[in-house]
Amino acid sequence: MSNPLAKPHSDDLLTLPTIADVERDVGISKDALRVWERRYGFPVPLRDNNGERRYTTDQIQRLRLIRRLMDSGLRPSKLMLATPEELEAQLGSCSAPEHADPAVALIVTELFDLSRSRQFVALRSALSQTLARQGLHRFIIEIMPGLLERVGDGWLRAEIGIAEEHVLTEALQGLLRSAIYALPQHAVHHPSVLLTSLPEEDHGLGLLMVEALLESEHATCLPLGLRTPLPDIVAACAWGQIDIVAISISAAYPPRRALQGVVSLRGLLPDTVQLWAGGAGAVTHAEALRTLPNTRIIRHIRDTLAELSQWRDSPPAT
Amino acid sequence: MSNPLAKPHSDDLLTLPTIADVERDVGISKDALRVWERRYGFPVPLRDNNGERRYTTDQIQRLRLIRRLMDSGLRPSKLMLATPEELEAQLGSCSAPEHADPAVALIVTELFDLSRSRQFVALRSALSQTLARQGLHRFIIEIMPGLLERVGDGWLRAEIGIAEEHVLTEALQGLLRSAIYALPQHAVHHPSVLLTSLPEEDHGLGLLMVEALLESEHATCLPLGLRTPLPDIVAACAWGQIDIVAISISAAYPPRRALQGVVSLRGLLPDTVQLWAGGAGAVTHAEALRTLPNTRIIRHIRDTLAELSQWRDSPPAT
DNA sequence: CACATCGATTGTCCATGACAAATAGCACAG
DNA sequence: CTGTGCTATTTGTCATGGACAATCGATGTG
Repeated sequence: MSNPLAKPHSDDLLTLPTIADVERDVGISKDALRVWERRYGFPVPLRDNNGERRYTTDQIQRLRLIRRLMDSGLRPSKLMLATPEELEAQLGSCSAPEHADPAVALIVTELFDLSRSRQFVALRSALSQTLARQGLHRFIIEIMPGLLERVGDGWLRAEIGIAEEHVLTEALQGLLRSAIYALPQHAVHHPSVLLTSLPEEDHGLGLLMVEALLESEHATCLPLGLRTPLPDIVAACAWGQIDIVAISISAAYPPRRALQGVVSLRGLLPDTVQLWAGGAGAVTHAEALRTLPNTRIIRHIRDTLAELSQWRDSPPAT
Repeated sequence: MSNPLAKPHSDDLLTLPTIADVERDVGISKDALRVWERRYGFPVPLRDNNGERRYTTDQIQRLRLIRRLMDSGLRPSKLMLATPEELEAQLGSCSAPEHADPAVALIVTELFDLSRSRQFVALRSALSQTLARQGLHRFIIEIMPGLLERVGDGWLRAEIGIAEEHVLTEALQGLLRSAIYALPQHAVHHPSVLLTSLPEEDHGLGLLMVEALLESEHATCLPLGLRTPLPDIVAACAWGQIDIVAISISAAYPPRRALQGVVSLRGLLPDTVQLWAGGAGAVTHAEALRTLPNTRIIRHIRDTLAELSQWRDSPPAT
């Protein structure tokens, strides 16, 4: 409705995000933003009275899209020159298909809307209720992936901000931790699984989901927190009687480092310890990792249980 | 033992941290590091074969000290020109006094040593055991502050890395969340307290401690996660029947913004809602905030319970 | 088909200059 | 002496533009 040719008032300019804001919110470094502008001519932000970059909502939107597509492996040069329509098309082709189960879709939509409209109290109780009604397995395997994907999409389309995403993540974490704690303790608790992420990897929700699933199946979990140096992981295996090491790698993790990290880790671990790699960053390298001995790629959170059964059916000779 | 005049081999050089590493580990921006070097002549790092900055262990150590002292309000210009001895002296004068209770000190030392030596499994069970033995109140009010301070000191002296600190934080969070969940539910649950931090503030452990204390005293808590925009806090009060808003402000939070944030928030909140500000960043401004109506500064986590009693003794007329 | 080679791509680093926000120091009124 | 307002200094971030190493992708060879 607004005239795209009209220059914004200077008041408007000052409310627009600076380069530091974009770095934080979209996750692209200041250096990269400046060099893209120089090389590809996008994004060319407005300038405030002080000569500093001010990015428009449209540019941010497109940057988010680009960021997302780069995470899924596309090269910047292609993306930078593409029109918004082409970007959308790319997104459609790489995005996961709509969820098959309409009941799940409905629940996901409800939960997402509560996040978006910041009805956090209602959100919390809805989450608890959903967990109770659907059961832990279904909640983790069906609802949560759908919800997280929906949130990712919502972020992309600027329907939801980082603040809302943060609250949702917090709520989910709390819920899962409570659920884990509330699980009945059993005498049998094999295998014992060490859970962590590689250095410089900060996304921990996936690990928590795996932990909850495993604990519910009476495995013993040892969550080491995030960003564990490789030697520490190996050391932990030694004194911890660890059977399996599970690593979470997000899409944003540099692919090269991911591959390298998993291969080195496999080299350092004893042969008797099985290595599981999960998360979008691991799936990308599924082919390359297939040849590693005693290593499994968890393509989807739901495969966790299958892998667990498989391990139990044929445990390694010790 | 090693000759301080000997130049390091180029192999050694490549293992030293780059400017990006220092930015991440110490928390000082690349721009700031370069401008300090230019202006104050510290730190002047080595250069690798590629001409890029490589910081020595000593420099990092001193930078951590400087960072810490700056957090407690000292000016960079003074710190940059001071000798290491002078820095240490400054630290001694601003650091909190040793803990009075030797039993607590002993426990803290034990837990810290487990963190430092990366015996994470033992750490976890020691934490649970300590909580069970000491009780929730004593654990949160005595043990945790001592332990967190010890870890801060340990980081400063490079006895402990960010990875270890991360694991400890994770463990404490999990423990507190479990403890909160395990608390018996009571029918009486007043007041209801909204907990969060200001935008761009990321330290959430203090909030969790407050939440646990309050829940244990049958208050109702609504943790909003971190970095909540002020309008959202106000909105949440409206539909949440909130009696008290509790804000956590860490030492690293820019003092100016902290003061401004609390004052604006007080202005936006209804008079019937009490405002609590806690954390090192709030204590700094205790004087300035004293004049605000219906606002309390939580100087130490232990004051939480006293404030709660006080609120209950004289609830505001509604 | 596996593997080495060679441009093209791409993010980070460097140096330096500039400036606005934050802070300290100081003068002055009550 | 206390509070208040004004300069002067301090200090972190931003801008520009050049350079380069790591990575990618394609092409050629055993």
